[in-house]
Amino acid sequence: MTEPTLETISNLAKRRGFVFQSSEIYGGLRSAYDYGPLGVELLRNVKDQWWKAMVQSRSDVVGLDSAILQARQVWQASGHEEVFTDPMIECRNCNARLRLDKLDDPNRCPTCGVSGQFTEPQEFNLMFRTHMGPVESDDNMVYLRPETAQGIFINYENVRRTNRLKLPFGIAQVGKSFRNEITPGQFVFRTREFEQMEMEFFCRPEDADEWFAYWLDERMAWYVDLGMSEEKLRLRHHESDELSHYSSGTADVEFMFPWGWDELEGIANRSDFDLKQHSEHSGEDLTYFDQEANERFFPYVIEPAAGATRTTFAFLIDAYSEETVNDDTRTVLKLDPRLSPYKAAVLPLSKKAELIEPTEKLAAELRKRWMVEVDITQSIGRRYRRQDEIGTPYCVTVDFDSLEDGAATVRSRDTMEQDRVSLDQIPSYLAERL
RNA sequence: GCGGGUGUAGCUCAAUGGUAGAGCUCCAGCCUUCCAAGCUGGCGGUGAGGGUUCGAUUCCCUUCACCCGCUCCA
Repeated sequence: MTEPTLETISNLAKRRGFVFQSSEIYGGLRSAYDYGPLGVELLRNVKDQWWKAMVQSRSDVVGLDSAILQARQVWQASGHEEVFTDPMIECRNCNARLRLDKLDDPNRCPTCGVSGQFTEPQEFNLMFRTHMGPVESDDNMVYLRPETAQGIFINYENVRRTNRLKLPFGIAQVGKSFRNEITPGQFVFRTREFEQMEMEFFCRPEDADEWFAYWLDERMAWYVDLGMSEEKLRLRHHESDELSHYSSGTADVEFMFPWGWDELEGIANRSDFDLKQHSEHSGEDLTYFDQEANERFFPYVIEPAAGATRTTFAFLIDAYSEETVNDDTRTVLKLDPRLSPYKAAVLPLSKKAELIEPTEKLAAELRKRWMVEVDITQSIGRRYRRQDEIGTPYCVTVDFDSLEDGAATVRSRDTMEQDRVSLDQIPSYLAERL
């Protein structure tokens, strides 16, 4: 099949209630999106799967949820206050947007070669600012966090001590971050408010390279396990000249988006940069004491940092497919059932009251375990297609025979095949397959 | 932010300086209805603000948003 365009996906997302433009009734707010009933389920499922894989199913990683608002010193220590501020200029001749500090000749445009056409430099700090308390002054200015990672570093010692953790161990966190991007875009891919899934894995410095390689494999496997096409995934290692200020090695997990390869997740070796910085700035000793070796040192940190919102978007794109059956095109979201917003839909063949009652009864039973939708409007074929389009893996159809034989038809999204299953067996039938 | 493109119903698309239409979707009704069937009816729109005009969706200005590029990186 042909790959879906960005427009195809954003149309589906909007039409079916996955994602809406923020503040739409007021004309929209740039770069902000709201997740509708289906989108919020999909996003949650992605985050839940990450949390399960990274925290709950492991003995060496614990979770954390730190505040979005943090002391300004955190961002001074981390380098964000300084490094996230870039002097930007523009060439009036060719409209190239450039970083002044990266130019060889501060007067000549490297894009078009024309000199003396630069605008005045403007400072861009990518962190959002607000004020704590009733008075707006420089004293109470705070930033909205531009990454969740620092919340982990500043709690490193708290978490380690209270949970008696020994190296190597990780601390994971899922949450919102904010960056005042100069250019947001590509639908929900780059937004100024976004959600991250980050884990900081602390280890002995000499083991860092090994753990870095381990987490690259581990993270790639996570996407594949959840059904993402391997040919649309790749790992790209950064050259030394494009490393972040904190990183001594970074690789990106990239996905083939409609506009090309782009990043889903960055896996970085942050070395001991962050703990050292916070030790210096806070005066707290954040070194690790190894009882056996009787030595004290700063752990190294391997960080798999994924974008929750863009990963969700990638799963949506990857799942999208169109199949032509009998001259009719069927749109199917082939999501892994673990990610599907609804696990099943219960559909009465007709709107007649005699069918509604057993339908609702069955749906209530299934809702004890899964997200289940009941749809009673329009023909059964149309309803199957609706569920296909939102990725519901199974539809259960209650018909007039059900009243006699106590069974219903279970129809599979991917194969369109049907099984007749007795009503009391349906939960276990679905459980086996979901 | 700058340059280019775009903006008519939920979606796809018509039309016009003089009452804005259609198809699909959606909703209600009929139909023992298993892969977008049919019939009847219904909801619903010129992104927002201002100007020119007797009259603006159409012309002009401003603004908002989206897409592409510069930039950035979860």
